[in-house]
Amino acid sequence: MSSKDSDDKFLHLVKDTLKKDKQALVFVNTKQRAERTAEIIAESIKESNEHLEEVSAEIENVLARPTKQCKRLAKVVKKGVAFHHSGLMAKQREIVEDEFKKGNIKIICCTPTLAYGLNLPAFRVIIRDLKRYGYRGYAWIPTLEAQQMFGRAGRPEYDKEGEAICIANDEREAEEILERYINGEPEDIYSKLAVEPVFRTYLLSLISAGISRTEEDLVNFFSKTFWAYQFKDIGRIKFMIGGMLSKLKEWKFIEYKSESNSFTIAYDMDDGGIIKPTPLGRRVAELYLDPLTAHKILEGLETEKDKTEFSIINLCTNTLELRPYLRVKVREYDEIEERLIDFEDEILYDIPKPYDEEYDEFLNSFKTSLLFYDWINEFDEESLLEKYSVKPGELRAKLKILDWLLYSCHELAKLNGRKDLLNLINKTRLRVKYGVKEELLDLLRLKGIGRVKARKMFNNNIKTLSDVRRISEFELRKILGEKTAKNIKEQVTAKQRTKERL
DNA sequence: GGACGGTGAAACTTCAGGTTGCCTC
DNA sequence: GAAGTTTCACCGTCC
Repeated sequence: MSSKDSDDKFLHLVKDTLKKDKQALVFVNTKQRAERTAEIIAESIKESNEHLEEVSAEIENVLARPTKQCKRLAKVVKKGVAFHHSGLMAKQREIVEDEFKKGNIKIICCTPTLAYGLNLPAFRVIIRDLKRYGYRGYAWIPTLEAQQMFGRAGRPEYDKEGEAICIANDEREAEEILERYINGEPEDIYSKLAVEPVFRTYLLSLISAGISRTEEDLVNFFSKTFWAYQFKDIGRIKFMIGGMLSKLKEWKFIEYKSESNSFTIAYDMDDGGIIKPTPLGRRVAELYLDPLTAHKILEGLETEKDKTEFSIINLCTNTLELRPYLRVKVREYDEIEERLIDFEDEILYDIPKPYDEEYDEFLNSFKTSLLFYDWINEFDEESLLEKYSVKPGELRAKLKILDWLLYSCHELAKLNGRKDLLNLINKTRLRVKYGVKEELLDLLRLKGIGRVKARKMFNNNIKTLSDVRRISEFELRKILGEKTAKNIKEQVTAKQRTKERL
């Protein structure tokens, strides 16, 4: 079958679903393809309706300035078709899901996002791509995942049955699919506890919550987990616990109270007895931070170097929590390295050498910091997305994680006696939250004012809240439109009144 | 002769996703 | 593996 043929057959399948007045989920292997496929389907549909037009408008205007992606989604939604992947804004995802549940959107083209978690059943599930690029190259997706997708077919409350359809490109592929996904067994599930960062975090939180007070307690606890059941080798688990404890101690997150204890420490013979969290360690556990991340942040803050907003952002970005980083593309390599020269002095940890194995990953994290840095310097969102080839939803997701890390950074600095840095960290956090230069922070205290409107006001010489108080609502309307002008005028007078009362 | 622009084929790149953590400045 | 993007040779046109 040629690809044109398979396109036609696929489109026929979709049309057939619509003719039956049913809904379908279409699974594909990339975000780009989800968008393209949705467009192809939408182009073949003529009719729209008033409700869909409204939904489309709502989707388009989720951001102050609609991005290309917003417009693309809004356009297909008019035809009752949508795409769905991690790059969408949360609000848009929510709308698409709701409208699908209500039956207004008939077809969703999506990446595997929709196979998990969310309960969005459809009469028909069409799996267009069963191969995907991953760490093993272009390969078959796991059986477990395909079956997860099949499971979306059939809505208990509406249909007696559901259909899951896989698309094969030829006879041989069809056989392979049958073998692999229909007759095949799903893969075994492995415990995630064995992964170092998870293990570290758990260990510290057990100690911090007072659940485990000795190394023996810890061994007992871990030996009852699914991990131990699978792993079987208790001796090795003991060894791993011992090793990790000495790291946590070295990082000053735990301490040993030397009391008599018959239990022998498997790893660190010098210490025995009760394990207690330090105040710092307890806070790390409360913040749900990976102890290694916390340690790296603390170490960075203690360096002699002068610290800037970039330093703080970069320090928080170079952590596990913000992975996966943006990837430095082949073409960008030189440019990113050049920018590294400009920022070298603001980086608070050792930069790997170009021949080091970690160098590429370091550059990726550096590029990710640059995205954040451009964001707080008010780069226009659309060009930022273009420049870093990142989608609006991904940018928001990353910013949210960075916000949490900056808060954590603030807490760690406070506990570690670095009051001198708190101002800088706080300011950085605010700038990241709103994506603005420092000069706009005052205006952003107003509700309904984001980076775009605040910049507009500032450029019109309204720079502070007292400027807002002074200017007439009439003048303000010219800049911000009627609704916003009225709204913020009310806010400043209300603020004034509470002040007077005090 | 040389600058410029259009064209298309070849070469090169890129490619899913992820729960909650905190506090409200 | 497939789709999108960039590069580059080639050709025609105009000054």
